[in-house]
Amino acid sequence: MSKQRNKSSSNRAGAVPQGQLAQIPLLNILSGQDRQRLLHELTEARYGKGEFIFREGDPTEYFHIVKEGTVKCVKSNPDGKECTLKMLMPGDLFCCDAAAFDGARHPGSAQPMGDVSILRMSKKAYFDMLRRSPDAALEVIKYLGNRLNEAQEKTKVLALERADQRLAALLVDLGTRSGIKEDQGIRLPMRLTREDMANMVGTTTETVIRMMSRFKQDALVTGTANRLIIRDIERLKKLAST
Amino acid sequence: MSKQRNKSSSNRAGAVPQGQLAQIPLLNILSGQDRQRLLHELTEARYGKGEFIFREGDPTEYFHIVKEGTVKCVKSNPDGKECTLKMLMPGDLFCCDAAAFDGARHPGSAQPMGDVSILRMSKKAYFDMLRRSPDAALEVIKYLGNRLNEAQEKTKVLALERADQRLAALLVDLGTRSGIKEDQGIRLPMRLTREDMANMVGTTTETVIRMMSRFKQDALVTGTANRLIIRDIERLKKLAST
DNA sequence: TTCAAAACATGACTTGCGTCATGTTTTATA
DNA sequence: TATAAAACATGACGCAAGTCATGTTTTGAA
Repeated sequence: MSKQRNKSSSNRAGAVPQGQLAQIPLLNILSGQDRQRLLHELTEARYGKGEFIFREGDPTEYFHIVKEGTVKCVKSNPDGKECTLKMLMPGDLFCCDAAAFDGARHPGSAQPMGDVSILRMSKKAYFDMLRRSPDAALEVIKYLGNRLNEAQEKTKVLALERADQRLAALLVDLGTRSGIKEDQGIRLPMRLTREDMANMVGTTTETVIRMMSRFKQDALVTGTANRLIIRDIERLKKLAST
Repeated sequence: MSKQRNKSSSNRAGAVPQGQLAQIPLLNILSGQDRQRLLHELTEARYGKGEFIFREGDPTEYFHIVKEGTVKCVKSNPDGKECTLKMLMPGDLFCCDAAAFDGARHPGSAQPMGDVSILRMSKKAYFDMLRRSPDAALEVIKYLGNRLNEAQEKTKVLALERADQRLAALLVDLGTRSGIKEDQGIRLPMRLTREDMANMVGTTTETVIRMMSRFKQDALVTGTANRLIIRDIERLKKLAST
């Protein structure tokens, strides 16, 4: 529940420079003319800390792909408490879902964690692509299926595990998905405060602070938001699934 | 965590009788030859209480559609506690997701709530359909998108709301999605014990019993598993979103 | 380098809900 | 319709985690 500036001025959309799109599965599926057409429809937009890519309730205009950086998907309840549903990494798709169909609105917000670069295309171009290319449609189905499984796994953990186990599971997940190996352990590449973590595991900031203190004592982790290091991922795994 | 029999003998698969498939969107999308081919690939299977349609960890062989009855999707954690992720109703698809891709296994179990009828087709036939028909693929994308949104809404509620609010939200959801209007209120069409509800809202049976007792005192609901009636859905809605 | 704002930390107290125990009512099936 | 098994109910108690309060450290921008 931190205050959010909204300087939406700094982001600029423009044509996508060719090349260096190698790590995005959906784009590699297509070839020849289909690929060219797709690239032609994509534009790039950049966002910085404190901005919103879109807000809960906004009309859905684009289909998005994360190119660089990390984006968090957030929902909040009537009394302003927030819950972070997912950290999107490069290659991740968003708004490929039903919100993009009919005249629906975004069911949640998307906020960058630091500087990010987003590729996007109009809904119309997106649907055209899906209609024209079964490969692209299958890729999206596969992607959505994985997201659904992830979401359900998260539901299970939230429903059945204690807060310390959920926090351990989060650290393991982030560590394995995006951690950078260093000599002291695995470093998380994005800034991540205790409050961020609390929103991700469905608990309060104070509780996360206490638990991280304990984890630090037990030599499982070290550091704070700007430099968070996982020192013993194996023991965290055990803690998560006990 | 109730004991489960496993008399898998009673279910029989066979050709699907034509007609009376009107209420299944995916089937109505197709026409002519595509539709005929699809119907030819579908078989029907029936299951009863206490059976499993499939279990967590089983290999994925089929794509499924609920034809009649209600199916629950369940996951459990290492110490045997269960969590119900979703109640599937007629027209719902399952295993359209990534589990069906590559050699993955089912991430959760599917159990009938009473007698159900399931349509299913082989993974191969399913993929063939998606490749051949962009309409079918788009329908599946739309369906998966909706499921993902639902799952994330559920995550939010689980993370941010109290147990009584989550229970109220469940009753509202089931009531509006599948309730039958009667003179005393809205009746839920499936047998639903306090334990079932507890597994759906991430709490214990005792807690649900207590809360349902309170709800009954407050004239919000009445009845037990076999005949559960929502008497004041508006006040339940208010309670859920406060 | 300064200095205000975030972020982190820790204690005290409260509470929602889990756990365990025991009893009653309802439901299925022989 | 008998009767065992589910399902429902209620109380007592404990604890994980929320809340509030106060203080320290770190961070980032001027």
